[in-house]
Amino acid sequence: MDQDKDTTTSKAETQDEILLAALKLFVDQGYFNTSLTDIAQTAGIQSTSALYQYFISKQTIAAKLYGSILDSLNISVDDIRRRNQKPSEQLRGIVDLLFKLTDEAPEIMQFLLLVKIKDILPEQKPLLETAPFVKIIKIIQTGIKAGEIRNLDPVLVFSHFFGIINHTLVLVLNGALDKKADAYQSQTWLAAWHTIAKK
Amino acid sequence: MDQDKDTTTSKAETQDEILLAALKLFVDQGYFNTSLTDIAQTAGIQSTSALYQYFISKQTIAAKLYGSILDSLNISVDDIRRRNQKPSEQLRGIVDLLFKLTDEAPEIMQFLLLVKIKDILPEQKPLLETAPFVKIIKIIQTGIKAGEIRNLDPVLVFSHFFGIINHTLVLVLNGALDKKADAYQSQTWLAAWHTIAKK
DNA sequence: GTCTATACGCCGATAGAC
DNA sequence: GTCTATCGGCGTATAGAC
Repeated sequence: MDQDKDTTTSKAETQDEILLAALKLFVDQGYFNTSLTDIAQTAGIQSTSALYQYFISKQTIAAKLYGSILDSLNISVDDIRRRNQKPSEQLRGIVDLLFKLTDEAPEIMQFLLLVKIKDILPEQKPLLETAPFVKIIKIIQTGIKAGEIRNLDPVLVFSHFFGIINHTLVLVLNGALDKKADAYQSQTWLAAWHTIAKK
Repeated sequence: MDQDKDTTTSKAETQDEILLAALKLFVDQGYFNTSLTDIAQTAGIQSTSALYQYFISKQTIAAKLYGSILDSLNISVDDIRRRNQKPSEQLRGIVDLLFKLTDEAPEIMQFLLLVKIKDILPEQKPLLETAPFVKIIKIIQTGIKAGEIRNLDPVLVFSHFFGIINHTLVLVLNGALDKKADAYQSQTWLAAWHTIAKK
């Protein structure tokens, strides 16, 4: 192994700092309005050259960011599925997570909901085909079979349900809704669930 | 007046061609991935220089585009309000319009729903503060007073209602839902209206 | 491993001929 | 009114000293 112990900041730590700086700037100003100079400065690095020790290009910074966010979302979804049996409970768990993230890590939600990843990384799969979202569609399909959810095209159900959830979170993130996401959670969950639940 | 009759293409017509080309490219590749050269070629103009006869900068092309789309939306909303009395009917008219636009002028809907205008034109008002959207919020407020719509924060009602509508249209525009918008309209309208209607 | 200096390309915008 | 030519600048990325 190349680096067992090290008292100073490790390579992985600086990488994380860079990713954190990039996340902040990308959601703040947009990917194309932020230069590598911006990222270096925000990450506390003097020169853009140092960045190339950690990432081979600006695009790969965005790619790594996108991957990390999807990975951690995926882990959370697995966790929620493991700890809840009924599809309704699993969806509830996911909604809880999204509202919590909106209040506690708004940049992550802004990145997920507002960044046009296709403009930045044209090669990437559409969001709906990534692991966590495939799993969410599966939850919906299970809910339909179990008779908890109305029998429509699962993607349409997804669309109605997360349409309500996401749009509300976007308005919170914009400031168009002025309280914390938490304040709207129960009403929004009820509206979203009611829209797709079989009565 | 400077130009009464003219047999060749008028200035206004070329302007429209440029705007149309820009619209197509912006929603296709993103604003920052399209150069003035791209726009000139798509508009059937040989050189970027000619563009400056019609627009003083790339930004003003985007600004004019944004303004035109909002203007025509605004006119349509006025029309719908004039021709329908009940808030529920007015909302229904707006939903009809949005679904129709998605099938017949998808670029316009992509521009409205998917382009991050703040990254391109930082000075612009947020969408919710523009004329047509202010009017839509007013419709909702009227509906609440009239007892047709549940008594919640009007912006939250807006969010739930158009969350369902817009998210569904976005999935149609992406191809994640594979039929025309028209095929989902009645189900989606019912879901959205049911979410906000007083029972 | 981080700096300075610099190469290189692309793009927006301008000047001026026709 | 549209062309050719060109400027100036920015931003990514590289080379090489320390």
